[in-house]
Amino acid sequence: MSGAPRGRGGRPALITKDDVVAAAIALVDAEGLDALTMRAVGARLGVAAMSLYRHLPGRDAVLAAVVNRLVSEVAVDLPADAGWPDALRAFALGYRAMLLRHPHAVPLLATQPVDVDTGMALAAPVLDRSRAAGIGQDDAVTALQSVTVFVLGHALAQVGTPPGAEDPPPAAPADYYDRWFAAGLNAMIEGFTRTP
Amino acid sequence: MSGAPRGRGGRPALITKDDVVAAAIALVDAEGLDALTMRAVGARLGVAAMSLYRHLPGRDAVLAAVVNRLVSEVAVDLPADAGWPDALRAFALGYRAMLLRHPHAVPLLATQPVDVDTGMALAAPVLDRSRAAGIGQDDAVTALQSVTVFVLGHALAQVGTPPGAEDPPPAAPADYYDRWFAAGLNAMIEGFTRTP
DNA sequence: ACCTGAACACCGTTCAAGT
DNA sequence: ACCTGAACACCGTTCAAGT
Repeated sequence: MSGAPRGRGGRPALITKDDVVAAAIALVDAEGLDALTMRAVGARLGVAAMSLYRHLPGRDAVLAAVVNRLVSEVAVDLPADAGWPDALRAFALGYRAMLLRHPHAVPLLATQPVDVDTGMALAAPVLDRSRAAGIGQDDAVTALQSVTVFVLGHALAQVGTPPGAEDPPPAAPADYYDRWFAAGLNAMIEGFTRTP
Repeated sequence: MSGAPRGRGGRPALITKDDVVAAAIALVDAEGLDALTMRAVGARLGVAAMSLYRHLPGRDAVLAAVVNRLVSEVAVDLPADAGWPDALRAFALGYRAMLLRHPHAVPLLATQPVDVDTGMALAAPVLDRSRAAGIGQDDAVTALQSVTVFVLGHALAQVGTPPGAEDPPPAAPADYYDRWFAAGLNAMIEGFTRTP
């Protein structure tokens, strides 16, 4: 929130919590999850590793902050006239776009819980569309969470195999994952929104 | 495969690769993923950590072997008269049962690739049912993979929040995750198998 | 062949000390 | 208040040496 030192008097701060989170994300994007060490984050900020502990209680807190920062970066393109199925789809696309922008962070996002507030802020506009469509709130939440875990699981599969392998199956087309994603998402949305 | 020492002559082996994998799984189940260190696995087998390197090239190889061992443990209850939707469902239930039997290993299974052979052995009987139903093989694989990533993503969400938190929402019923899982799986299977 | 202790280059984190 | 170097208790892994 505040970029400037907060305490009255005392030595002015060289870094803020936001600086630490930003450096951590840059490090993960550039060099992968294993490169995210306290020493490396400190070095990137021109500061000793121990200084970070003045702003965050430890490495776990850095990971949690990274996850919440990335989730709040998700942009859901929700046209005013979007119905409930369209809202689910827009949410899935926005979430997936963020994940593919930060491939090395996907295992982290799959593993670390998201703050309730951050999750709510993201879900609320989507759930609004379900209310307009007369869907029960519990059913809407179930559908949205199901779509979320599908998106996460799919992204894990896509970014999973490290680049150092000869794994890309001989004839896998470039849009293999895009087509698979579209098929799975369509099936799930149809299943949730079609009235039987 | 072989439980006895293989080389001719030389000192008889105290442990085998299978012993290492079994000890690693027992350790993860009992104490969590962080407890899976080379030193701890060695200790559990009454052997120095360095001995493990005679049987597996390193820690990464242990993790890969754990994943493949757990996946081959999946039991799919596939009645002879099961149709394609039933086969998808049986696969999902069997996979999920394995994941919930090893909650601490779920992040590993979500993150490490599965050997092609292990995956094929598990998928083949299920895909046979799609052929009998006249489904194109590509579509069948897409559906099966989509179900798989949903199952994995859902399990991650279920086992994700560590036990040390006050996170369980006040009124979450005991079967919250079971109901959510059933709803998501039903939607996906319906979407994939209903002829439009 | 297989196992081992000592050693190396890392971690996260604590602590007492500096400004 | 904030930052720091030294130190501690861990890691995975290499190596030379034992049997």
